[in-house]
Amino acid sequence: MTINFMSKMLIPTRKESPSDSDTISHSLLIKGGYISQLLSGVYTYLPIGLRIKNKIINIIREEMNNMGCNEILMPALQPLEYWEKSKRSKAFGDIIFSILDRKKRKLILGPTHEEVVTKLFADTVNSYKQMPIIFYQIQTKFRDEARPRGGLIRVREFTMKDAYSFDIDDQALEISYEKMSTAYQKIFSRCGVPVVKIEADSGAIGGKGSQEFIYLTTSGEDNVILCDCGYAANEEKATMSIEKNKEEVQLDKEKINTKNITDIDQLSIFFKLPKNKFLKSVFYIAHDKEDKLIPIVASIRGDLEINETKLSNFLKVSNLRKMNEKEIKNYNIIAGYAGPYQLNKDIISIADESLVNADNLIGGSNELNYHLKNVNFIRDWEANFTTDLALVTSGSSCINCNKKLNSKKGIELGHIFKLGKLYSEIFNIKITNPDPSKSIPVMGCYGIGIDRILASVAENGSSNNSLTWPITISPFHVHVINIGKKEESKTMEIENSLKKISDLGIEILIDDRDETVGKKFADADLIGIPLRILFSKRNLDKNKFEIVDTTNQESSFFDIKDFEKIVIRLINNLKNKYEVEVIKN
RNA sequence: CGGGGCUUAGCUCAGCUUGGUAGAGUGUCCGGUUUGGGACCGGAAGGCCAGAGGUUCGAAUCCUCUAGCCCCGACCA
Repeated sequence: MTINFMSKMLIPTRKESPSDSDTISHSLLIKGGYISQLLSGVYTYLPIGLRIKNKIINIIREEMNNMGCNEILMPALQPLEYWEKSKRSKAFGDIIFSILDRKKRKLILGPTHEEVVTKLFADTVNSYKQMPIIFYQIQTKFRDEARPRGGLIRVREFTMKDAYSFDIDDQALEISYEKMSTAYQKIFSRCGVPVVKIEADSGAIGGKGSQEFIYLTTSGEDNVILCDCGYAANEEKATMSIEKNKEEVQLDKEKINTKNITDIDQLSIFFKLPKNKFLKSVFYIAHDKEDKLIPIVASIRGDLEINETKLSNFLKVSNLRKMNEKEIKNYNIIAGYAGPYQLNKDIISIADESLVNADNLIGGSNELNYHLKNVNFIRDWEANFTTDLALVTSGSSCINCNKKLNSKKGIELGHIFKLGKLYSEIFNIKITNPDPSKSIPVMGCYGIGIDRILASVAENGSSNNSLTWPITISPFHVHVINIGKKEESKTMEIENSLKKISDLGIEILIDDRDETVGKKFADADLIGIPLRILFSKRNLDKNKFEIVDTTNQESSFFDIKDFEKIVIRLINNLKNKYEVEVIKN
């Protein structure tokens, strides 16, 4: 192992935060000289950033290999045809970077690899004897995100570990899925980042069930719904228990003049009634698979909001948006006074379950300046479909235990999916069974964002001007700082000791620069190595050295003759904190 | 894709309202003094004021367009 000298390394630390950073990890990664921005959402890794990234990759690789996964490397370049075949070119849309080769063939820079891996499987595996099999790769992905943000939190070019399992049936998939889930817990523990595992929406990837591993932080962009009882779900997916309105005797409808009163808040004040006594209607346009526009009215009790992810999943469309003013006019909808009845017949009506048995609600009359009192579902109107469309928010009641739910922000670090036969059917892959029949393999896919782990760990162990990396992914194990002028007589002795521990595999960064001690400490705070070894005249004169554990700021003094023993012991102590401590939830 | 903001020295910013070809701090380089928390003294280099067009005798400054970057929202494995 070589000893690394700061005077020779590119670690461009800065005193001031970059003007264009809002999240603490972004600011610290720039200030500490870990990364450098090239384009919006595209970063260069500088030496210490790259060292951390490589350590995260090594941990992931070890855990994948321990599970018997096969590491492969698929190309970033893919033919667009595959994506047309799986009908995902539309679902992903503008997020795909596409290019033409010299023969004008359409290629894309892969945002993910389900299509390619399915084709690979078809070409290379054909018997049940070869199953189960899991492929994985650590590779650069490209996604032209509409809005990159937060430094490494949302980028357009990033490194991902993606794995794909192929099993003989659903039962076998369960086993692969659970094994992968356990491996993920180990990976996050070893990287020193706390995660919660939550129920998730599977989005454009498709499939029958998925979970995410989330690091909770206000810098995150996913909304996570959590309960003390252990219930945890992505806001997109979360369900809640809704208190039903009391059943009432259904009264006759009545038209009330409500001039200039158009939203639930105002209506609630006007009628002096709680919001759950109103009927809310929201109008959308969905694009179906052939890109035809479908008008939708979604209705829900007035105290609740529509979860648009649930709505678009129910409709099986990837493109859902609110109706614009022009479309509202075209369908003769009277904004502010609309109800989900007596509308243009093209409009598909979907009602939330909260409306079932909610009697005598106040809803729009579809006539300007009037609302209707005592509107009753079934008696007065029916929807084409009734389903759960409600958005869960902080304060909603838990579906399991009825306690109040919390909503928190988080960063999605990993996502695991049960894909089922989705892609194996599209690409028509079959494997031979023990008997003469053939089966369609069942797939799972599993992703981890490596850059996001790095950003999350930076968020986790940070203050305004300092970072502390877990020893397992720290760019070096120890940071050696000389204070004051070198004492010629002792220098040789120290260098010999450093060389010895370095030969044992300990990674050492020495601040050999001719800088003042303040500058050296400030830089060390940003570089974040958890063990700091200090040599100074006043200690050397007593044949002592000082070692600081920056995870708790504890400083201790030891005899130089014990140097190797002490350093190794402290490193091992720190390592033990992170090794294989699987979080259960 | 909608809304907002920004773009002047390597970095963080001032100057723009009221037009007269550019400033600070920090960093860098040189010399010296310092050395347990970004220290001090002296000297130096460093800018096509994002780009294009316009108004003007004259534009960093006023007007128009374009681009880039950031934030909020929409979208999103």
